[in-house]
Amino acid sequence: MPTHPSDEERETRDSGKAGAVRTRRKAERPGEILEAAFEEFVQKGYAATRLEDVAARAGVTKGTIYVYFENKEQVFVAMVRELSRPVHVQAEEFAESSASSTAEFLRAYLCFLYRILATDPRGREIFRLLIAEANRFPELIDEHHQNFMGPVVRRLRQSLEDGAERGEIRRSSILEFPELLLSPALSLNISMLLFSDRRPIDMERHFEIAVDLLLNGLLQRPAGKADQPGQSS
Amino acid sequence: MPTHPSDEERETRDSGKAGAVRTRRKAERPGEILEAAFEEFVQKGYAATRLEDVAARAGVTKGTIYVYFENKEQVFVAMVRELSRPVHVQAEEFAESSASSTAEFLRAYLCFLYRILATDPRGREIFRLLIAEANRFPELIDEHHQNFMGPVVRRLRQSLEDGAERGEIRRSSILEFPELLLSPALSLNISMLLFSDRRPIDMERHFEIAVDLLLNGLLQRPAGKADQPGQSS
DNA sequence: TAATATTGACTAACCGGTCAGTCAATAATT
DNA sequence: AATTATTGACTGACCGGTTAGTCAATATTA
Repeated sequence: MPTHPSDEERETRDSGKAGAVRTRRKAERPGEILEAAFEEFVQKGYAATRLEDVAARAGVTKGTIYVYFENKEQVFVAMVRELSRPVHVQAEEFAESSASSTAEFLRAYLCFLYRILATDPRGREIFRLLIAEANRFPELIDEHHQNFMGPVVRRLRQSLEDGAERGEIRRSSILEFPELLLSPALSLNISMLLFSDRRPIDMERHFEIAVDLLLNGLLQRPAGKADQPGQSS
Repeated sequence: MPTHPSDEERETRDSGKAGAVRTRRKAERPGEILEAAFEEFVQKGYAATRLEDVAARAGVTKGTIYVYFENKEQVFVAMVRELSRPVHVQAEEFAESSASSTAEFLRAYLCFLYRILATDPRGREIFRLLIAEANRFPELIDEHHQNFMGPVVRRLRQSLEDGAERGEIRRSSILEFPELLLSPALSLNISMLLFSDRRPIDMERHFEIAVDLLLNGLLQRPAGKADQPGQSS
């Protein structure tokens, strides 16, 4: 054996999963390749990305990519799917752990979505790629809608309806476009995408102000209960 | 010098440009090329666009493009500038014709911006290109901000301040992010970019509802000064 | 040794950019 | 007016470099 196994491989052997190093590599390669693909696609865009660079970043050569993926398009599609999954499960998880009053839930939910849409750099960049390549990969867009946007909007609508039922929220036609509640986060996202880091934005503050704007447009203000946007954490 | 003005020459000299086909072509070529470039870039994205296709669409050959433009990058930059200009002048024009109360002005201004950002397909697509290529053409982004976004935001802020002064609008910290007022339009824009035509949206209605959401968050309720957001920064 | 993962050289096509040359329109000359 | 010279917009063949995708050879492990 002229060459020595890399540290990773040796390490793996110790952890003694039923399979062998080989199968472990085989199992992990796709993920590594997709991770590398993400970074390259983000940096250069779909068309300008060289699969050879992706391979190099993943520590393999171009041929290996074609062992696991059909072609460049499929690498891209698989990458988007792979990196969207965590977002989807996060959203799912959040859905479980919901409770409390409508206003409170809305605030928490919007905060959560802010983090996903605007704060998390990965979410941001995936979003950029989706916008840029929407015409070339419509199926990805539809998936995204089905797995993320759809449920989120449904949840928002439900929440608004509940709130109206309970009298916490004024009845308004916003039920027709609940996604309007996401627009501040989206707007922030776009800003970040445009001015990568040239114009620093206080995202915390942005969120507070957006919530203030939204809630004071939503909450019925009979009197007493003041709806302050103040830091509740 | 015994120059003898022929009829053609006289005509040319008089009307300035009606004469020579040659010079006429020269004057119009760049615009034609940029128009063709716009369509190709929109369809395929920057990297995937072939200058040969641009040329063909403009009815010339590739060489001609290099008579008028330095390289592919400059074609792109010039195209964005060319197609952004009308938007900038429109915005300028609107700025002139402002009057009436704050609430009224805000509504009209937002409607105007809605049209530019979301309704007009060209503005939409330019926006997509900017988002997609923001990292590769930062100077374009800065121009866009300087020529459009900056003035718009300034105008919005001014308008909000005026409104607050007059008591039409509640004082709130939205003055820190007046661009939040644009977020519904932006959100609509993104939706259109993603689902090209697959999910038809009633833009008129969207606008009405967004304005309702925004204004009812902005306008002071006559019922009595319920609350201030108390954010003293 | 058998089975499989990986390599990297190779192909074929593609494309940005160049440039010597063409030709119609104009100007100068007779 | 007729002839010749000049201009310059436009062409299109070409070059050099690049890259998606292939596959026979090699390395690795069981």
